[in-house]
Amino acid sequence: MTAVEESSSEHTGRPMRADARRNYLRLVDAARQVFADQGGGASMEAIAKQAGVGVGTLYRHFPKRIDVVEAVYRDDVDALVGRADEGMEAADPWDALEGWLRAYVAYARAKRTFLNELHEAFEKNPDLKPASRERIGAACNRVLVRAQEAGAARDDVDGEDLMQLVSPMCMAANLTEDQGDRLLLMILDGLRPPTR
Amino acid sequence: MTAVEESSSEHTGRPMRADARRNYLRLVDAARQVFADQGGGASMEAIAKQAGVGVGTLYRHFPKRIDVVEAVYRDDVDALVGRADEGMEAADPWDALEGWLRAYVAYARAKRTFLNELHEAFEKNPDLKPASRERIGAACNRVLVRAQEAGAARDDVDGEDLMQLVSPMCMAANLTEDQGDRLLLMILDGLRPPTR
DNA sequence: ATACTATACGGAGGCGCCCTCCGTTTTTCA
DNA sequence: TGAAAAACGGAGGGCGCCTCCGTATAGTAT
Repeated sequence: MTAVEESSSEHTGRPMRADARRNYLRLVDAARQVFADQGGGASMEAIAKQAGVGVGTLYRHFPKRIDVVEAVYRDDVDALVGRADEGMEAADPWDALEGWLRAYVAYARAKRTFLNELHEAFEKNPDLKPASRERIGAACNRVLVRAQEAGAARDDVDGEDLMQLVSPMCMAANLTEDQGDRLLLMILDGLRPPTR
Repeated sequence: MTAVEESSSEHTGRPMRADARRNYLRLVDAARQVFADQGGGASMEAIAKQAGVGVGTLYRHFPKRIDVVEAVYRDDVDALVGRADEGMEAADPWDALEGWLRAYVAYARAKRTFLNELHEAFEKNPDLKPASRERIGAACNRVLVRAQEAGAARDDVDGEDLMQLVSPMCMAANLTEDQGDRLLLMILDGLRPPTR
């Protein structure tokens, strides 16, 4: 259940008007794009412009700058968790696992472009970080267990282990894009069942 | 050798003029004070005012806001390391150790008031953090070894161990002042040589 | 002691950014 | 279809970073 899917106003419980809902979605996408292009310091004006709305509209949906950051982050986490669930219906469990881990690396890379701002959001809302970590860990576990049950992945690691390995790798300050990709390939090879 | 003690202009190598030197020191102290009072988001104007100088003077010494943050941090680290060296001449090795650890806790508390800004400084200047950690670790070790040689401290831990214990404790987001003090007392008791 | 120069000071003001306010527009519903 | 409710847009207030340049002062040569 994501923030928008509720589609209800803060206090009334009434559904959002269609234009408001459309603009909300546009704004979150615009913000993600602008943060990726210009970094976490991008201006509110730039985000509104990218979304094709006025700043007033932006501030109607997100009263403070930090609220935009939080919304983008929540949406990223939702997408990542959602991707795991899609993967559960995919034909090949191993491909699903590989695909999800690639998605995780992309997610982590995007996060790094506005890490400072995110840090503030975590400070303001202490539950946000652990709750997200928990959801992501569980998603990872679902995909991994399915691959393990199909005999496609070694079964002496669990989702927590895997996140413990991949997450810090992605966060390292000096990780290049190529390096991340190569390390992921190595991790994937290590994840296959040992041939003996 | 601290930044000011060189007392020389960036390129000329000539010594700083007396008023410039005086204002530099005032500005660093003022910035530390203002960050402590108002948090890391304090304005440049507030810092200049606290130092009793114009903003122009502030910017002459520190071209960018981040340079002020870095200067305060460097000064804090210098003071902390300097305190260790003073402790080496103190009468009682245990008191020196205890005093230094208290100074470390105070240093860490001060750091937390402008952690976000400091994080940026570390990003901009990747050597700063490891170099400082190294200096502080070495200082800790000097004080600790002296206490150990005097038989005042248990000798199955080293300076690195101690920092590894105290540093994360201080950084924890929800540490209260009292809690920090109580935990330090406990650590100090644990540091005494085991009675057997 | 004095005059001269290099250096430093101060603060008004430019610019950009966050956010508010309110007149205008759009959606919703009877 | 018409009126009320909801949302939109963007000008502008206020603040914060930083620049610029006229003024003041420390250092130096005579």
